[in-house]
Amino acid sequence: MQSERKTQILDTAEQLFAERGYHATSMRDLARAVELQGGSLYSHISGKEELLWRILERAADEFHAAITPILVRDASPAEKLRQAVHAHVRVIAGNLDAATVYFHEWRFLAEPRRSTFLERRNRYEQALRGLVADAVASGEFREVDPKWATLLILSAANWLYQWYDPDGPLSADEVADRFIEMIFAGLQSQAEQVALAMVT
Amino acid sequence: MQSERKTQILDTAEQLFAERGYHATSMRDLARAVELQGGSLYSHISGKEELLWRILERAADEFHAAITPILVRDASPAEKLRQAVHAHVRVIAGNLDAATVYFHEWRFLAEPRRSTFLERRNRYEQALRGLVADAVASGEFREVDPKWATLLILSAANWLYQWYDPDGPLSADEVADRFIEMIFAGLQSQAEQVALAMVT
DNA sequence: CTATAATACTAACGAGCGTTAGTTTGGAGA
DNA sequence: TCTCCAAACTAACGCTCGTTAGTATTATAG
Repeated sequence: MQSERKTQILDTAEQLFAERGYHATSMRDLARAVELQGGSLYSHISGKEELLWRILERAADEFHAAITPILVRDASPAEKLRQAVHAHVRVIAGNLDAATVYFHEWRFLAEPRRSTFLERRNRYEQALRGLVADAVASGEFREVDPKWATLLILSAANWLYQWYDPDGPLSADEVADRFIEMIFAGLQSQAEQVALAMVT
Repeated sequence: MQSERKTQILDTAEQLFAERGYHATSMRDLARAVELQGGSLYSHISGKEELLWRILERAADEFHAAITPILVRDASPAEKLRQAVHAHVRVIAGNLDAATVYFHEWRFLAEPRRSTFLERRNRYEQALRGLVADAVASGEFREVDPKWATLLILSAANWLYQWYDPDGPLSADEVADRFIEMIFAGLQSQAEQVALAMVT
């Protein structure tokens, strides 16, 4: 179980790291934001890097939890991919600060945590690539290299954290829909496009 | 005219800022890398932020110079867009360190430089959006919102700096080709796709 | 050769950094 | 009521930060 104070510190650190970056945020900045004296933070955490690590773990957990149930779902590969990308985008848009740290600040982890993080990130991306490969194999997608197609999808999706405004007119779901629509149009096979066109 | 030493300092700073980040790079780190004493840097520059600013200006110049001649070229909107995106990707892949700083570290500029930078960046993106809008108007692209389509294109392209390896098997041009092919497939109108299919 | 100016060096400044040791506080359980 | 322990405080540690002042070195032009 995690104390309330510790959660508050973690949340605040996440916000500050996202806003100013890890190295530009001092422990005293953080302490001020949670109304503590600098030294008091160390009653709750072991050091600055633990904060970064925990934030990254939390974020990785979110991504993992979002797509795992989809992977085993009973649906066509392309449909599962669509749902997974949707979930991925929703995690980013719903946890902008966490996503910013996840994409920006992980490189300030010292070894061995840095490697651990990267391996986990890689496994996650492999899962998505598997779905893309399946969609190609099933004929729903045209003959693209799954590696490249996955990179394209993730590139477009991950950039979200740079511009998405939660207070803007579009919800995370709507943003996800638009992106998926545009990307998938380029990846779907001709036959699939005709089939979809007939439904509409 | 710029002295050789100053160029060397700028190049090295670019590399270090890209590698470790602006705040995690000290002036003494930089001095060591160019084999000077810390204080000696100040014979050439006014301060740390000037380095960041000059690096960003240089990068912005590269992007600008790459697409400007294309904008006034005599070709169809979609073709001009294709060339512009190609050029954009080539700038990123050919100046990975500069691109990394350009996308990552600009936020550490103090005002008013920060605003100046963002305005310039915005103007650049508007130019690309204009091409997208033209491509829609000409019927080459299907009826997508230029704002979103441009965001998609830039998202996919800009993510390059996170993963592209200049020593890998693919040249910048090849990478650009693959991405453009996948993205444009999703944006082109049905008629355009048929026309292209007939050529092949 | 000499004057000049650019370049680099040394040493230090005040400030802030992450972290720690030791102490005080305050509330919960015996 | 007393004990105990977590939580917060104060003060300081050693270090690094960006930057500057003052001085020495070097190359160049007259």
